Amino acid sequence: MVRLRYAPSPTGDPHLGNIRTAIWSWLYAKKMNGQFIIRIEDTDQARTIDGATDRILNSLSFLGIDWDEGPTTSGKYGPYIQSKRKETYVKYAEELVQSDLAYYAFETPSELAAIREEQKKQGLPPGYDGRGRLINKTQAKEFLDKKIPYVIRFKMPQEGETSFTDLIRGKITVQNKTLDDLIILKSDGFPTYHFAHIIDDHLMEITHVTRGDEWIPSTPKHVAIIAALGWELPIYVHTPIILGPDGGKLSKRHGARSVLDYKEDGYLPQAVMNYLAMTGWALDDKTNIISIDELKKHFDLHQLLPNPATFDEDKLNWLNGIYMREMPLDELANILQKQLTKDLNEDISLETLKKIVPIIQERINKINEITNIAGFFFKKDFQFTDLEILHKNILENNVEKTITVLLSIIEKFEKIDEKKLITANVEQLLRSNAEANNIKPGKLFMLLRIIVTGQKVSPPLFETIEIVGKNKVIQRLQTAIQKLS
RNA sequence: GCCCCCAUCGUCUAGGGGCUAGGACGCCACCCUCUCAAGGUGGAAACAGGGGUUCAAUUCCCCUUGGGGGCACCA
Repeated sequence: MVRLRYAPSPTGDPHLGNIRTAIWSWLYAKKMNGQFIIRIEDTDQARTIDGATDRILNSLSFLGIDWDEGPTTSGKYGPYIQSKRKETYVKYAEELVQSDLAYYAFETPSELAAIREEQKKQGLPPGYDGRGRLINKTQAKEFLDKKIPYVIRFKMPQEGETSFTDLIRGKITVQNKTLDDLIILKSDGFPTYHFAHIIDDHLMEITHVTRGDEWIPSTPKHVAIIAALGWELPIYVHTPIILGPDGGKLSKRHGARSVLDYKEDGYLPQAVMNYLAMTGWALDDKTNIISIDELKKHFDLHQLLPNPATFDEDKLNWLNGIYMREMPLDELANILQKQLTKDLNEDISLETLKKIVPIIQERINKINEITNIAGFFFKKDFQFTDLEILHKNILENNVEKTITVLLSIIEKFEKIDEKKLITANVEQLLRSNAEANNIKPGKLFMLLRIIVTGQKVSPPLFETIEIVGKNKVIQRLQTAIQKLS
């Protein structure tokens, strides 16, 4: 059975590239009827942020990703938080020292910095020069007894080459002489990422190591350590990064960045999942829209593309709009009600909203656009925020005539029964009014649109008038006349 | 500096030794139309360059160029 894991560090919110790897891993586990595990990699206590784990888990939940084992779940391979597994790493590190595959080293960070400085000056690649290998066991024991801080370094092979297979790139080979003796246990007793993930992935029986492709250069070191431990290599899947529109790293500069930001910005989880799953992977030559169920059926790690992709917000927006339009009216109404309540701080009638949804569904791409599109339906203290557009759109540039026409419309509206003020009647009434006054219907509609909605862009006018209702419409017409006088 | 990875329309991609190089987003035009959308129809738009291999290369190999990443007691 395949077992894949998502192993984030609790140092911040997951961003798109990072979560895409999680999505792919999860989808593949689902497809293969395998298991998906969450492991928190918090071996750097200094960088660990309070609450980050919760936010990571929330990001996953938002997308509908579940897990078989993880920090909030029990499982026979736990604990799933690395800081709770310290002794395990120490044990394996000490064993490697015992078998002479690793050694204690006593350089201080500043000494190491000096070594690198010197190498840089000489145009050499920076890296540990292996001087700790020269310290014999007795000396080492002496230092240890004196409580001199130490790290444990792994003895990298110095000759030959190391190869491994990356699932989406094939065989990758490096010369061992480019590998230096890396630290596996830090002086604070915590393991480094390089060591901890190897131990955990083995103990947790992870079959596919999925991670960002920035790890490719250090994978040969991991391979060497795994060989020293006598363990089997996992299948490596190094996923490319997602670039910002400027070709650089995706960052705050490019708008929302973390998954939670996208949630906040009104994106639907299906859309984010669809977009992310299909950037770097394609089902065939024509599929652009795909459900989560279909993804679970068809997604395959073997088809991943090796090249980095550029984030395309337009396409995400388009996809989100597709899903917004596909959503059942009631479901959409519920979601929009929450957004409006939050934005307007008013009681939003679900009944009214259900009438509005059909006429705005094709006009909305993101949940949080609803307030701009339809907020005017609910604002109690309706004002013309922009008097200028009212003045600019009066009929035939003639205030008096405009007022006369508006008064005649008020008169007609007043005579009509509220129940009869429905779309078809409103349209008929307004069209004949325009004809009677010899004005272009379009001009009249635009003026009324501004008066009723306060906006130049709005949902269809007649439906809008019906939903806003007789009294409010008349009120707004009167306000407009006042403002024009 | 050394090492590694990547390269099809602006973007996401399909394809792969012989194709009019396909789809989608975005863009443009037209249709629909009370604004804006949505929808429909059509259009412009790509195999980075140079060498090989081959009857044939965009596809395979090499180099160049360009882009990205790594070389921490961070992950």
